[in-house]
Amino acid sequence: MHTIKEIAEMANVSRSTVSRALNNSGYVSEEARKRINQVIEKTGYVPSEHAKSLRTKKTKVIGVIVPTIHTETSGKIVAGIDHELAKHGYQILLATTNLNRKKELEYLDLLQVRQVDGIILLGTNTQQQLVEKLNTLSVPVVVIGQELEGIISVVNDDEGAAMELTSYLISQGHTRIGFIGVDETDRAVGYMRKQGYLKAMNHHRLPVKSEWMQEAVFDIDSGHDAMQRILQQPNHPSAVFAATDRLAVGAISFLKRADFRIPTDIAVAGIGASEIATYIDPPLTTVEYQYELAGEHAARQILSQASGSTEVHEKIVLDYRLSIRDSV
Amino acid sequence: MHTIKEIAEMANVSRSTVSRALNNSGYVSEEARKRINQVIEKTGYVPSEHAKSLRTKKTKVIGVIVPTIHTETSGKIVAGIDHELAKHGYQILLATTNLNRKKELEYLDLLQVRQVDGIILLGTNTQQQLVEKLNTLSVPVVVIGQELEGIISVVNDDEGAAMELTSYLISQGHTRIGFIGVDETDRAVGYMRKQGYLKAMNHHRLPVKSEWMQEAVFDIDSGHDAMQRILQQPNHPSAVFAATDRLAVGAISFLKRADFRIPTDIAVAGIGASEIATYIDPPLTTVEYQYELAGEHAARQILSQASGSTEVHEKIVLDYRLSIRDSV
DNA sequence: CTGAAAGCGCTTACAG
DNA sequence: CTGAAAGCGCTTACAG
Repeated sequence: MHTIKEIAEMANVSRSTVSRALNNSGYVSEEARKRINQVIEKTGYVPSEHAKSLRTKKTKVIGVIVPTIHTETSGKIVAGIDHELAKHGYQILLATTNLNRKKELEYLDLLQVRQVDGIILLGTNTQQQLVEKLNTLSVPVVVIGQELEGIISVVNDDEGAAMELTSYLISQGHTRIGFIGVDETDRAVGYMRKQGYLKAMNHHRLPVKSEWMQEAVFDIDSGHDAMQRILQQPNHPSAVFAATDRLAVGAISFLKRADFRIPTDIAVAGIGASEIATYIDPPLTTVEYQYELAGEHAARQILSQASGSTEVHEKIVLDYRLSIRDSV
Repeated sequence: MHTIKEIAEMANVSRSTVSRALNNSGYVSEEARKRINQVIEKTGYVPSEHAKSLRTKKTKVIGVIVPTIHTETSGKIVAGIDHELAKHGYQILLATTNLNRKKELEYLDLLQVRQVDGIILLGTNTQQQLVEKLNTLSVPVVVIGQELEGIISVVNDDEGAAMELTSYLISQGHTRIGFIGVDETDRAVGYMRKQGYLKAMNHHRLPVKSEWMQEAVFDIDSGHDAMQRILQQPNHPSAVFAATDRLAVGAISFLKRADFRIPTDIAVAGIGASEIATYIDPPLTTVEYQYELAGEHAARQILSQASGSTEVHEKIVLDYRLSIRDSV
């Protein structure tokens, strides 16, 4: 690894001149520039990012905090972020919380210490402590998936999507509709989607039975078990709306095991348009969210904040699209 | 953001002493330590990682280069890496090549410039230029998925897995077996898996017809199209081995669309044990690879190299397990 | 157009 | 046990 000092000596100029040539700032004579470029070419010199960061306070790195990295949703969002950042020469420093809220806070500190130029958080909750911390951060922050007070966010219209999907089930003649949801501290997925379901049911004056509503966690097995609990009730719904595709996949797998026909005996719908939902039998009726786009939007917001632009949206709400397949 | 100088002044000691207290290196009197800790507590001071890195040449960051981030395989591997690194306070700096080989080389430089303590590359090819570059790198490198000369690697036994799977198809009475593979410049997936297939066929003295072997790219649609091409032949195989699960999923989707029964009319098998393979109808017979473990191993190798340990394995070959389901 | 000098925020021999 | 000083590799006014 060469340093700017060595390059300067080899090119017979000062470090200042090399620096100016490197950054195209200030004047550098053609001759000097030529010699410098030759030396750089020959040595393969690249300036140290750390030294640069120390001086300029810029790192061209964006911290990204996700609950998990191996799920389809996170994967798509991170891909979207990366795609947009790469265009501008930025990179991602990754932090995975494994859904541990304490880690979420810790990583926020750690990323700040590493002087990232911005932080994108894939939000899983709206705990007060998080909101406060986020608001005190000195680097730009964008949250994806949750609306947090005072924080720039990119969100899905969870309530709208859930309402529309539930209304679709109703339009197909279902009146007894069950619900598999998640913990409401995840406001977007847990609370808003449930609200959408409840609103649609109320709007159509349909009964909502608490036995038909089960809470699960974010995995396929949990959807399986929730479906089982719903069917243990004496009379069961003719359709079930699961808050996520993975939950719906679990529900379907239980139904098939228990020899229910889908959708004849029980219809199932989810949200997320995961790949697995496309290939499961029967293909799942779901709502398509634009995760990659969410990541791109978030990256753009961070970038414009980092460059001091005022063109920042307080909140971006993404479009969704009902994807009707054979499970309903 | 406070600096060490400010902390030193507030605690009435020198920067040196603060630094020693921070790093538990050298002597610091109890009194001094107490005052320093109080100040740190009060101010929430955290030392700048950049300044530190500039001095120590350590960053506690590992660069990870992947072809894509949103696929299940990459996701699991990165999760495994992250899991192991997090234990030791390291973080991942992510670089996605989108299968662009030029970017692979560029990112290698970029990560080195960013002074990462090590680089993990999820290998997709064995081009000479890459091997050479890797060998000249001054930071520790581990490659996952491909065996490269002179480079520490964590690999699957691709040939063995393919042989075993093909032999299983044969044991089920199949003699006309087709193959859907990928470009052989991906030596592990393209070449080794094909070799395993060919060896098993030869070993059982079964004919291999070139019309039954199709090349695809890494996605579901491509598997779909390859299956279609295979069936355009006058007489077709009774089983098809696809080099990856996603290819197999595509093949199945074509077969279903064309009203073939699986496995009665045609059996299908893949490699990878992807989640989608579990839930597709019929569930796919496949080979289970341990992607998360691969990531963990790679991280451990990088960490021990970075800490100058000599306990480094030149090559780790992971175990696999045949996962027999209903598609054969 | 160019270079000397200061400074970014740390750590680490070294001298005391 | 402690502090002054040098140095890591850059950039950026400033003076010429």
